[in-house]
This record gives sequence, C-alpha cells and structure tokens, in this order.
Amino acid sequence: MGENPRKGDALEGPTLEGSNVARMNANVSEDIQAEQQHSTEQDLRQHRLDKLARIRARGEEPYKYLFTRSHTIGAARAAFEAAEASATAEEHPGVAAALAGRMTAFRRQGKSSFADLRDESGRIQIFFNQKQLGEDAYEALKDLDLGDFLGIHGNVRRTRTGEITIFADRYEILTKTLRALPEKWHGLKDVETRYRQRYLDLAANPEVMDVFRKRIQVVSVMREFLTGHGYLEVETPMLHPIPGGATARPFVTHHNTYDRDLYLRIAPELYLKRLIVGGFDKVFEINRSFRNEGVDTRHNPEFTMMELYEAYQDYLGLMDETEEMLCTIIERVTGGTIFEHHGRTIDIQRPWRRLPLFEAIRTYAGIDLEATRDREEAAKRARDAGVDVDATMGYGKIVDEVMSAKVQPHLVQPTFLYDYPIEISPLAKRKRDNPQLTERFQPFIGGYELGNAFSELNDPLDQRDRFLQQVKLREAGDDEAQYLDEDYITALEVGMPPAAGLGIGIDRLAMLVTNTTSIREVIFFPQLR
RNA sequence: GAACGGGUAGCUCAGUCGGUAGAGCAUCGGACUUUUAAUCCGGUGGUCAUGGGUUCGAUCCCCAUCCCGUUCACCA
Repeated sequence: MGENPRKGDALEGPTLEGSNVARMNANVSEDIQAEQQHSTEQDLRQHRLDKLARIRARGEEPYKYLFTRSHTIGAARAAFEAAEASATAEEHPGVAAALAGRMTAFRRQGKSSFADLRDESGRIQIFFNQKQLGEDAYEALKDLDLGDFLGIHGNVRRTRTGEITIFADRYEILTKTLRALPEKWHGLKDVETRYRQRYLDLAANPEVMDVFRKRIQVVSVMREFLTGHGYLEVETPMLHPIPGGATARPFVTHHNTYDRDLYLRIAPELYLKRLIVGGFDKVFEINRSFRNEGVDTRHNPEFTMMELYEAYQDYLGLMDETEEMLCTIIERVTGGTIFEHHGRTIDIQRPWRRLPLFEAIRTYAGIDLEATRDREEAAKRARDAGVDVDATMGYGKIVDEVMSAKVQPHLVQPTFLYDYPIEISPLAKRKRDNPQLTERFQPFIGGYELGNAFSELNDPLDQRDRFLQQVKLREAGDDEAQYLDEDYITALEVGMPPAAGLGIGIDRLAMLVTNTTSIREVIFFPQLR
C-alpha cells in the first residue's frame, strides 16, 4: 500500500463506541450537548455513534433483521398512479404501503419534515408529521442521518405541490450508517474514490447504476440470444497448464499440491474447441480472461469475453449471425438502431459494411500490402503511410499495425474487416482460394475492435506447423507468441468438424451502448495500482 | 515503461506573484406544520498527498516518492 494513506483510511482505528458499554450508557444525549461541536471526519462519525447509542438506549435495534415491504418504491408509485387514474376528481386516493430504502435527503420544517427515500427502483418523498407520528417518534427523527436505511409504513398520496409522497404513520431504522454519503448535488466525482469505493459511487451517482444496468443487460440479452439459437453455455478452466488461444502474456500462479505453475487463462478458445471435438455442436462461454499487459482506457487486466463455437459453420455464416446478435443486443439495450457514442452518431441498420482487410488498408492508409509478401517492402510502405515500424515486426505484425493506426479509427459505423494474413492468425483456417490468408473477420463499431472470429483450423498437421511458427517467434524473443499445445493437436487428430468461432469483448460492447470511453466505467471494480 | 496534467475540509471546488487558507453542501446549536439543491440565524471543521531541501518564513519554489487522469508504447 505504500506510504500514502488512502482516502478513508483515517477512520480505521479501533472504535469501541458501538460496544455494550456504550449501549448501556443512557446519558449519551447529555454527553452530546456537553461535547464540543466538531466536524472532522472522526467527529462526524462520532455524532453518528452517539445517535446509535441513543437508539439502543431507548431499546430499539438499529440493525434490523427483516422488513417486509409491500412494494418497491417504483411499484408503489405505479400503484398510486393507477389508483389515481381510476379515481374521480373528488376522491383523494391513497395507497397503503410499507417501503424501505436509504434516506438521501432530509428537510426539517418545524413540526413537519420531508425526506427522500431511495431504493433500487427509484426515489420517493416521505412526509413526517408530529401529530401523525406522536411527539416521541417525531423527536427521534433527530437520530436519523443521511444515508440511513429506513422502513416506512404509511399512505402514498400527492402533496399539495403534486409530488407523490408516502405519508408516514410510523417508521423504523433498518440500518444506522456511520459514514456520510458524498454530497447530494455534485455527487462523487473523484475517480479514484469512485473506482476504489464503487459502493459510494453507486449510492451517490444514479447514472452510474444505469451504466451497470446496461452492461448487465448486454450480457443477459446475449445469453438469451445464444441460448435461443441452440447454443449451450459451458464452463471451461480458468487455470491453464499451457496458456493458449490468444497472443498475449499470461499471469502465472502456482498450485501447491501439484507443485506446478499454472496460468490464468488468456482465452477459453482451445478448451471450447475440444468440446466441439467431443461432440457438442454449439457452445459458448461468457467469463473472464486475464492478460498481463498494459492498462488504459480500453484494457483491464481481467476482462469479460464471450466465445462461441459452431460446428459445420464457416466464417461467412458466422458473420451473419454476429451481425444479428450484435444488432439484437444494441437495439434492446439502447432502445433503437441509432445511438450516440463519444459525440458520434452510430447507425447499426443492417446490412453492415464488409471490407477485406487489404482493401481497407488501400482505402485508408493509401498503400497496398497485399501485392507484396516481403517484410522489408511492407515495412517501407508502412513507413510511407506514416506508421512506425520497428525491426522486430514481421510482415503480419506490420499489416496489423497499419490496420490499427490507419484503418480502425475510421470504422465508426459497423464494419466487418475480413481475410487476415496467416502470420497473425495461427488458429484460423486458410482461406480456401488463398493459402496466404485466413478466413477471419473482426467486427468494428465506434472505432472499437469488438471481437474476432474465424473458420477454425481443424487440420492437425497444419495446426502443428502454425504452432511451430509461434514457437520460433517465442524463441526469437516474442513473449506473446503462442505455446505448442500437444493435447490440443491430439484433439484435432481425433477430429474436429468444420466449425466457426467468435469472441466478443463484453466490456467494449458495454462501453459502446453506455456511451462511455473508459473501460473502467463499465467494470465494477477495475484494477488500480 | 515514457511525457504531460493533477492531489487543498467528509463531498464539490476556489485561493495563496512565499507571510501557516476560503465558499457551497454535509455536520452541530437555534427558528420554522407542504418542503423538494427548503430558507433564515449562529458555530465546529484543514499536517494544503508524503519525505527532504532552499528561505527569517513553504500549501505555494526545488528534488525525490506515492497515487489518479490523459496521451503514447504493449494489447483485446
């Protein structure tokens, strides 16, 4: 943790104020009067501890075990509106309700008070009145603090100003809170606190909750889509003896009993294809992969990927399915076929543009990398196009680099690039009429690379050659090159039917539909230092 | 890993051309029986990220460190 005490650490000291000793102290309210009026963070907390003790001193449990709600807040509002709609002008309908939530505002008005109550479904105003509650209960409102969880029994009606409000007959404290929520008007802005203490972010910033709801919906619509199309959801290992399925550096961990190193998976690909070998026709998995690489607005060390494999399918058929699936998800989550991202309007109307990779490079980079397979010539052309090329890059890497730098930023409207060079696609099948290319595509939206797909290489001999190519790269110092996985080749020798596979980056898709530009905004607890 | 920007009250932010800091909200006390960023009156609250240095004096200048952000590198 280093020398720097993080925000919030200041209050970690031992506190016995909540102990039985303090609970028994019935004179705490006098102590409060006598106490100096401070408001450091410690003192703010002490005030709440004193209130807690007072609540206990009068025999009330400040951490209740159960509260039976009649409605969520949203449901109570809906129920009231329904009653109102069917009532005549003279009637003043009310809906009896028991609601629970966090108190997020309190406006004392002498012998009446207003508060705001929030639960997951929304916000409602509470009206407290001395006459209705009785003097003692009304007085005890002083022991409430912003952030406390309350249960309210009362009637939902409109106030004179027209606001739907629960008129409290009685209330109970469900959870006494010891720390304040961030400020009500500006919310919590400090990004470090927002990410490290996401609970504060969620509690203080309703729009953050909306972002995560959309992310959750992306996953559930995707799951629904795939299940509805006959895919079976499976789970394969996250601890891999040999990292495989992607070009990336893995995290290493260690198993004690076996006394061997294992790797957190960089992709589920090779295991999922083993299932196709075993006889499953359509499988998918939605889960985390881990890559031990840089962190930026598009990369978190652990990220969520969906991978699917379909037997007897090729990449062109899968391109159609991908388009359909992504349209379904985006339309359901954003509510239409047109949405905004990063100040740009994106239209997902089908059919999407489909562009061979090399044609895209000719169009956007103004160079032809297809006509030459020569590494030096390709490097020269890339430099002519203004792309940095270093000595370690092979031909495939140069193509990839030019694509990322010159093509990808233009792919704002949904686009499939397809037919990638064989050098950077060691698990993809060769294009049927051009052995230098593979049957591979990637969907791009909003300039984001959303996924990767191909006709799966199922020729075990070719696969071994491709792995050996990777091993050569590894021996030459490329620590992202793939490992040779003997068992995987054995599986292919047992025989994998023709198949196509797809991987989709869930986090990036979530960024798109939530109009956010940092991956950390769509991951509850992003990795920080 | 590099460059640039940032770290001031519980939260959101001002500010100090070097003389140990302010506001709003929150909080505490008071007034108020229909408010909703309630209002009004009166208070409390700060190792100005951390450690050194320069200086009569540092929150401010210098150096180092930590953390965050952006861009780049690497990658999905």
